[in-house]
Amino acid sequence: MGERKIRNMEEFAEVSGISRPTISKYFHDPSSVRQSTRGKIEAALEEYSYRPNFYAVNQNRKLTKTIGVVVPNLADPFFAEIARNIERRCMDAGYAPTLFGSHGEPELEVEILDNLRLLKPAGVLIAPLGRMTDKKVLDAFCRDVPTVLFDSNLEGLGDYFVGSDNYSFVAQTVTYLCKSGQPPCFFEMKNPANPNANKRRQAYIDKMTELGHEPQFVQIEGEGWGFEEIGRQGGLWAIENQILPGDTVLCSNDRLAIGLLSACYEKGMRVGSGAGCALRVASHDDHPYARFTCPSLTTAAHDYDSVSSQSVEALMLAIDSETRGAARNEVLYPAKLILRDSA
Amino acid sequence: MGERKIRNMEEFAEVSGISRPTISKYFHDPSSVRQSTRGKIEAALEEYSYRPNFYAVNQNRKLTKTIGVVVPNLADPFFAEIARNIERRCMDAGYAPTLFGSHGEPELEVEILDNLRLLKPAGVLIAPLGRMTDKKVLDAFCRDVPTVLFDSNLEGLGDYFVGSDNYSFVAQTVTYLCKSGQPPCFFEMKNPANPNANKRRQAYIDKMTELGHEPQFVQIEGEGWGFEEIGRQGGLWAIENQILPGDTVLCSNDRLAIGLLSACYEKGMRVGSGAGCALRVASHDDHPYARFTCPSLTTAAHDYDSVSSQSVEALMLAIDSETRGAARNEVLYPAKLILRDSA
DNA sequence: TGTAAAAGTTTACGCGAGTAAAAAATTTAT
DNA sequence: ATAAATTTTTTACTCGCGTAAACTTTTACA
Repeated sequence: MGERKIRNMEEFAEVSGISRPTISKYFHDPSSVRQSTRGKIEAALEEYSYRPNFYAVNQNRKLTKTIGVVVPNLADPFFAEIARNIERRCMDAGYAPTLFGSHGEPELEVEILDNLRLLKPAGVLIAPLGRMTDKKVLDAFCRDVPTVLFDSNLEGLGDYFVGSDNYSFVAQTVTYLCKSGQPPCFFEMKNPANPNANKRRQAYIDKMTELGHEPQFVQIEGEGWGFEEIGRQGGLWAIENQILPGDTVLCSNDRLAIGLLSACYEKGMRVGSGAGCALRVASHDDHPYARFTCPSLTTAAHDYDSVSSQSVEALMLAIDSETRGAARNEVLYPAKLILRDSA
Repeated sequence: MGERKIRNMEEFAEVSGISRPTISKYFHDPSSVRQSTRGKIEAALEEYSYRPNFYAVNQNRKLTKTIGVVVPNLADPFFAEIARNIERRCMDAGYAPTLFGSHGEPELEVEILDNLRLLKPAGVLIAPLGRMTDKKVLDAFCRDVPTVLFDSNLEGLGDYFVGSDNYSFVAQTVTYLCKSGQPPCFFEMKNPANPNANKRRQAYIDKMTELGHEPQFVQIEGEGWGFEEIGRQGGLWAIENQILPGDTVLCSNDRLAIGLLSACYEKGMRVGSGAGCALRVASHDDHPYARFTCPSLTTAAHDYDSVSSQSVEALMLAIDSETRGAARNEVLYPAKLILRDSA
């Protein structure tokens, strides 16, 4: 059995005794052919193990079952994690996800979109680079292809935005920190590439004001995506120059916090809320490594599950909808405060 | 200018005033057409911005410029980092890399190889899952496509293996630890999925014996790719039950060490080589986060640059070679000991 | 200026499929 | 059993491009 190697649908049609158009129909939707026919095809399928050429199919079908997934940085475990989650959900929904990472480079992001067009995807899920994103290109893309933005909200682009409610993130951490000790200063990059960072800054100001405290910032230098190193250098600088205004620091995101914690350790500053601790540190994102920092990091967690499932569901709606572009929907998920040892 | 939208090579041939076969030739190799012709094409190119359909090209060309890159786990910063490095080098060599991650799942790895065949890649760089890899499938693939294995060495598979010399890794860390203090015990998973782990264990035994010490193991439970959590649980267990034989621990890899360090911190065990430290910890890989652990991790670093550049170069050789399959070459790079604060 | 070599054009077919229309076969209903 | 409805087969065209063969034009060199 299975002697002959099947090279294309034509050959498979021969060995299964069914005509090629019917085979084609079967692969499009197995239930669209008669039971007896389906039986024959599936019998032959077991014997010869043929699969239609994915790329040839895409070339001709008007609507494919491909879904593009684009994230700004695959080396960031946060995105790797959420991308994997989304991939799985797409597969469960009967689609074939293809993953791309733009490595923090705007030109690459544009090229990915170009290539994605060729795949004629049913839809695309993209977490844009943010400030660096070529908005004109992305906008043009979104007009042509059903697109859901996640993580980074670029105003007006895409059919949906699904992400986390930055206000909820910051409100929870700030409230907790203020209740349990000194109000926090805000530790962040001077020129963040990600729009979430700006929203978190504003949320911090609002919440602090609301609680009757004066917002205070520690803004550190640094460009690019090496947030841990930036946080570490900024932390060393802040400690050496005694910039930190109080004993409590709220980092804009966990990767900066990871760097800050390593700086604290190196400088012999004990972090935590217990006796003998010099500093409390909290942050946002619940990065996969946040539980392994020393001390483990108190942070506001994304609702990974909801964001990924809702992103995919929103994309399905965008795909099915005929009236694309009518209105743009935003779905925001609140954070869940994760209390660990750092604050 | 650029009013009309170019849909295919036919249309671009019209607007540029050159025949389609010549256009095709141009995109295959711009220097293969006459200067004056090239000028016309490139003039039209600026005005209309056309690019051949990547997938349609692959369907027809016998030898494409595509290179497949497959890693076991994109969520692991180590692989994300090396994959990015390799991608860049491929692009510099004039190829178009496509990245896949098998998420630690053997079935997915097989599917990736299937899909990769359809792309008719000039060659493939793969870091296999290891023990879980379907070797028959991979072997069959390697026969059909020039393939370089990296990171995990599966004996006999592929045209080349480029990786790190596990013996060098372990020899350096063991030697250093023995010279500077107590000989280390070896902290590892009981059933590692990665072949490097087994080689490191053997190298540990050999080196310890050579130095006149008795090898001692701390083997922890755990399955899958969540090494940090496995290391953490194993660490807690070892500390609580006082399993650790001495004051020095050598971890099989950095991700386990990250978990172990977090366990030590939680248990109040001070790690480092200075006074007042209860434990020394060292490891292997120089994971991107190793410098941010508390304390920063002493480890044996891969020669990332050499491994990635040599992998790509080896692939170029395999692609150019007509006598594939004749002999299999292995290239191993020694480690570089990185002394930090943990030991 | 003549002529051979080099480059470009035409024509035609192939890749691995989707899909539409008409004809033929099978199933179901009466 | 016959008509009607459903499926399948045949045939033919499409997608976006590679490529080979035969032919025509341009370039290069004597």
